[in-house]
Amino acid sequence: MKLLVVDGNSILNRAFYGIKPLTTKDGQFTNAIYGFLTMFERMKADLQPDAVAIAFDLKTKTFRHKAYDLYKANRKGMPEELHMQMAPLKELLGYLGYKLVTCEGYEADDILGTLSKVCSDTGNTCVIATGDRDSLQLVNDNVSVRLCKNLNGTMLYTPDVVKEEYGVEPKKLIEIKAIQGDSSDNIPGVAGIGPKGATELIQKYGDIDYIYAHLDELDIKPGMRAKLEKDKDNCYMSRMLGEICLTAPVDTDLDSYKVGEGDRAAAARLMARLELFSLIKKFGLELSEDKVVEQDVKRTFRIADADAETVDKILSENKDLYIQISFSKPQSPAVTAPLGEGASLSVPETAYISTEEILYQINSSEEINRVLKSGKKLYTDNSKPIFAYCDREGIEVDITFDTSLAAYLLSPSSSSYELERLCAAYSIPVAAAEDGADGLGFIHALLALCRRLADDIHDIGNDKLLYEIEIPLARVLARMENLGFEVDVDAIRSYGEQLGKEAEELQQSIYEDVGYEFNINSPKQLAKALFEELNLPTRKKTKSGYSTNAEVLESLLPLHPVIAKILEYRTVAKLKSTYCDSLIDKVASDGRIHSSFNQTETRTGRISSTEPNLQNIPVRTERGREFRRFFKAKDGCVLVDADYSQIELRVLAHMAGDKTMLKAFTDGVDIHTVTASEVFGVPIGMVTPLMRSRAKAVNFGIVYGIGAFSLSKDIGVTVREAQKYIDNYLARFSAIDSYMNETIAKAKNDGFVSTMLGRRRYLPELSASNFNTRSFGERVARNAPIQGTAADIIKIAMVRVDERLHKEGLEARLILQVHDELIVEAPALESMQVAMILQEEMENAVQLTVPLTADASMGETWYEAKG
DNA sequence: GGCTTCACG
DNA sequence: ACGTACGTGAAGCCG
Repeated sequence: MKLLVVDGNSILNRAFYGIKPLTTKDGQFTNAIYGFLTMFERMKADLQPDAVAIAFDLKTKTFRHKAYDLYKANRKGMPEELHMQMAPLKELLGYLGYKLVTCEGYEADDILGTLSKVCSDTGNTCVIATGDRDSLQLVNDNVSVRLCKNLNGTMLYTPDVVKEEYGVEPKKLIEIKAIQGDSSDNIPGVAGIGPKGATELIQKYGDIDYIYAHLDELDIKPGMRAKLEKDKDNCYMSRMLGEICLTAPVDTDLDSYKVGEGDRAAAARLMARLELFSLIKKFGLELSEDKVVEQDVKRTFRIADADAETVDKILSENKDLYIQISFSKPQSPAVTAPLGEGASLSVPETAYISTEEILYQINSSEEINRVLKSGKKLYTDNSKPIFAYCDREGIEVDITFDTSLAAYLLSPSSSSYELERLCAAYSIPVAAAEDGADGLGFIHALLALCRRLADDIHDIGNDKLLYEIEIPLARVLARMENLGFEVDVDAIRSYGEQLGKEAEELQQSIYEDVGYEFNINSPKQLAKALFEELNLPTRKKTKSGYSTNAEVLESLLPLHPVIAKILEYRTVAKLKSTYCDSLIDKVASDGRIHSSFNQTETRTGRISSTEPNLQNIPVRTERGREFRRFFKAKDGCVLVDADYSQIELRVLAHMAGDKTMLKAFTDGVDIHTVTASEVFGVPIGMVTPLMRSRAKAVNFGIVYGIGAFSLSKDIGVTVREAQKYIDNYLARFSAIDSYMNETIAKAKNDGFVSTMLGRRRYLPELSASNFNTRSFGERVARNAPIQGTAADIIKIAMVRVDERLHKEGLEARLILQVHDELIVEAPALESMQVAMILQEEMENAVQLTVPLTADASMGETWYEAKG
């Protein structure tokens, strides 16, 4: 029989330090768990053991170990990020059927030793998996050690391998260590004798007993003899400390270590909660299906095809409907093939309606439409595609609950809000279909999931956010996606050609300057050209070489004429590839770009835009800004664009209640000028443009969680100077200072921060032992409530603007949001009314102690419409 | 698929 | 003493 004995703590350590930080979106660290299981699975597949024992240290130690503790007192304790992974890993290993071995008063090493001894005494084979060379002393003909260096590298130690590497038999390693010591374990050994000397002594004389018994007679140099004499006590103690115990009181019945059944469903659920989805596959596990956890819930449900008659019956009952609809491929117009040319927009293929007992399946689109039109309250897992479809079909639908939006509010840092994963994460029992059909259990669980999420949402005070903001907003976003933004493709194309020519010329000129041709787009090749060929000084390092980013290049500007060309080339190439070529690809046959607006992506509550991202169309440079000329209103329409003025600083003034800041906004004075006046101690009239621009950077810094270093870099002053600005700022705006401190203190206590409307962001980083991680948590604690509140506010405005446009019978429609900016496409005749509506709804979305101001302007194109 | 760079608020 | 601002998405390179 072959027994695999794993040194749990040691492998976990290797995994933790060998793999870069990996966390769930909530901030639960998982890299050590991931690494452990990956290494373990690989080893198991390799060795095919008959039984497995996984040994862990316990915290408590006996007297012998107290002495030991004394000597490893300066070893750093386990960091919190690692410690928090212990419990879930152990739980997981239990679910996978493995036996964990711990032993009061003994370390994992001793367990390895004992079990390996049992194996060799009984003629069985033992393989020890560890990251620690200490165990090599245990190697014999029956016992080998698989030493793990990192995720991929292991090395097998048999007696021959040990002998070859150390020059002695495995057992003698204890003697060598007694003399040599081990600084990492704080085993003193004999001072002044290192590995080479120790090995020689043991090779010659066998063990320290012999050496000390015959110290005077042996042929040892006087210096070494003196050292040995002096540290005799240490040497014997070191041997005691270094010798692994072989008699720990653990279960020695090898059969008891055979891998058990475990609870594979629980393992899969826990892995899902840890977002280690790749491991679920690696271990051959499956999520959901037939994984009933509680005894008293129904284990099975019936699946029924619903015909027209059944649908009648369903609709006639006075019940809410729990519904999931799968749509044909294109879920939004963004990525569809040409509109109206055969390939059409997505249509519902199958709808599932779940009750306590039965999961009805509807395949006819007429019947699905009837359900959607019924006006019944619908509970669903993803409302946006339903809203989008109904918007296109002119169906008025009432969606009451959306599990993805609820789960997002409950935990905005998660990576996925798919129904299947939510059921796993919230431990919703997933029953099996009576007829054995696969894959529908989690749809049937929708009902239970909705109830659970609704309760949780209520408990954290997020009812208003969910029912009055996020769910209504999903409909608004769906409409925006359907509508899209008209663009002038030909104009983009010809601008692209022009940029292409410019890039070409710059490229040739750069080749001439450098002296050879290379790929300028490759940072690696560019670094070689600049720092090796042209011998320009390097400034900053990245993980994979020297940085060539814009900041670095700008600093090199005076040193070589090619630098300006490279910067120019970068700009031109970026504009062409990101904003010409890819944008053209995304134009649908209606001549419009239909971006996707994601509502569950950001950790702060903002929405994001993809395929293409319309929230980062250039504006800061003139050449980039030109792109906005290609975004235009359709014939007979104009674009009405409104943006908030300083929304984040106003939110901050309101939340912190800072008198100086509140007054500035109430008086309508320029905030950066006021800040400059306070920070630099000059009257408003004496503020220079330079002072104002520095003050502006300070204001940004405050919102982001300021640091003097970054501020100094940003505005080009010394760190000392920057620190002075910050100090002045916090002294002059003292309410901001105390607000920030209170926010962090509260966050450390609660584990989360909240926006004005109660949107949460959890911050496990705040309890990290790593300074950088913790500092990051603190900066986020300062920023998230501000950025998030601003996001809440514009979301409210969007829902209300959309509502009013419809209610007032206007044709005008919202087509884009860019965080503090809304764009409406409106018939020219409606433009004034729309501008009024935008301004009103944006300014009155919430009531703050400062006025919220929004400025609207209009034009044919986005370029002209943006004030 | 990770890294670097750069576009936006 | 640490490393150096918040939130995104996309393109291109490279192992």
